[in-house]
Amino acid sequence: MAKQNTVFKDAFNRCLKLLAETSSLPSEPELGTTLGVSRTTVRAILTRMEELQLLAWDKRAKVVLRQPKPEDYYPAEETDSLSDIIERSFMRRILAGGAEPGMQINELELARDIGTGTTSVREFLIRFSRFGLIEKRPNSHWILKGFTREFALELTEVREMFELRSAASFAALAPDHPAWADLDRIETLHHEILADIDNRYKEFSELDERFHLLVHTSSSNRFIVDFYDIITIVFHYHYQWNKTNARERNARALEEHLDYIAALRSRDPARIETACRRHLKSARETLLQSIQ
Amino acid sequence: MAKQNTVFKDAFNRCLKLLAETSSLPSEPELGTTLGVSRTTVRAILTRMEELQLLAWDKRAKVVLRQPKPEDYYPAEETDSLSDIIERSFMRRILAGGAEPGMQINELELARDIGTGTTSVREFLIRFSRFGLIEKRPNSHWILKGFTREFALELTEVREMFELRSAASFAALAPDHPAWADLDRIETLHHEILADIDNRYKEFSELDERFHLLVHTSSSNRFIVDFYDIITIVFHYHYQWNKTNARERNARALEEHLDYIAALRSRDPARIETACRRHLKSARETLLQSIQ
DNA sequence: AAACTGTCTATTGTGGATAAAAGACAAAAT
DNA sequence: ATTTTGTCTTTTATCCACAATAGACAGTTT
Repeated sequence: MAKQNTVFKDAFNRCLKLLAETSSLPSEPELGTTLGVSRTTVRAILTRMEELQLLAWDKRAKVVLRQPKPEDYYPAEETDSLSDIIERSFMRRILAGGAEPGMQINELELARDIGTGTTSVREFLIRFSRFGLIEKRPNSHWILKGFTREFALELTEVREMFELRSAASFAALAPDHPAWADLDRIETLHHEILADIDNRYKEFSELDERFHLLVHTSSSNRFIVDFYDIITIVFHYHYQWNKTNARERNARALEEHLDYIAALRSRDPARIETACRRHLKSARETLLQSIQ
Repeated sequence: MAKQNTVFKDAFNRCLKLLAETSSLPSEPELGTTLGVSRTTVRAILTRMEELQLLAWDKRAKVVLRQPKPEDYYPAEETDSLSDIIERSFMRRILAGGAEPGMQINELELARDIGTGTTSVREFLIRFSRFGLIEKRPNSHWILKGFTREFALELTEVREMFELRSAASFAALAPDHPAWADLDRIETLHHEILADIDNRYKEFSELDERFHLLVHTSSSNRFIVDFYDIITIVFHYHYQWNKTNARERNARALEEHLDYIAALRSRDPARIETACRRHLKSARETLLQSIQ
């Protein structure tokens, strides 16, 4: 098959949710904007909804006939984009299956394993190579450099440089800059999670990403912001396989964040630097502990 | 055609030069190591040399029959790898052809223009995207973000952070570290070029890259070293299209380098920082001047 | 007049095919 | 006992084909 229609399936599922809330759907261009897809895909969705007797569709009239049932949705496995599937599969392989540094990575084998074509695997590897975990030998295989202690140290060294600089520039943002409002919302969430930490500590990972990305974004430097992708992916998979003391670690990090946020609000450079350094230091330690 | 045999042609040309200097060629594995290709390619080269009556080849005996003539070589255009061709072609397009920021980049059109398949163009764009000059809209085109003033400022901001840090760590290298010997050689070249600046100022660009890469490498941080690729490509193409006052600019930069090198030797952090900052500042100004 | 729909075209994403290049292994030579 | 060669298999680099998706334009509706 040439291309999976995952964009269609995912948008269809999201459109079902919209449909559940109204008696008629808006115009095709409007739906396209809402769902983030082209009109071609919108029309495919409407056609499918008609087939399923969910909708009576005639030109502008899009009347909802019945509520969607669970079986109307496409299964979640079919809505993942191929690159996500390859990423997950690859990460599992290199993290789970004893990823010896120096190991060779074989495009063909990986493709067979995942059940996909080589082109997609190749493109994934090229994209992934910017994370510094693999390296290409031209006309030959890729080398896994491994998720080693050195990797973590190099990563955190740059992270710390970038985040200190970003935090400093955050303090210089105009008082009416929208980032301050974002910061408020993020702070509120911190308090909410801390208040019910036993049940909600798992929400930390996502909040952590959101907070640090906000800080990095204030640097207005694409290289700094882009670098945060590496942090994100590393921590994302790191949280998935290192769950020891997650509750305690997350509670502590939340407290550190609150201190860091207060420092940002104070706009006092010295205080910001202290709070930022303290938090980054403990983040680094957490990461390092999970490695050896 | 599935794959151009540029590896073979390029290695063949290089092997002709080796052949010109001896009466017999070494073993296949040894040749492979020297030329940086596999035995398969070495054997293809030897076969071709036999056809051209350059060599009498029987197992271990590889007797040179005659000196290579100019027409024995493959033309230079045929030895460039496809990715180099695409890179040059792309850079010419976006630098020469009024590269408006926000312009769309079309894979198919680019491929037709260069006379190649879409896959190779796509892979090039993915690799190139890490330089922050283009950005992908999934399921749609690429956007050219343009070689703008902002780009240059963001690039130099990170460069300065990285280079200051690398320079500081350079001073901490053990006295017997090979980098010091490299530094000696680089310094000597500086003096040689300065002594004959009117004729040799064009050699600066390459020497500049070599010097800064050496400094960056001492950081032992893959992210810092990899980032230098961006600097390299930007300055490489920048030097090609901005040649005003090249002699003066290069002479000044060479002097600054010498000062910077002396500072590194002194191992005095304050002096290093001063020299490094001064040079980076003038490099930034040169780059910015070429933009608007 | 502005927004929407019908229809058509162009481009992207992905699998498959194939030549080039790498590389494995046993037999042969030093 | 290495190193080299002969032979064969595997993998990479690249083109091509085709479905999915985006997008353009004219005609239609409000």
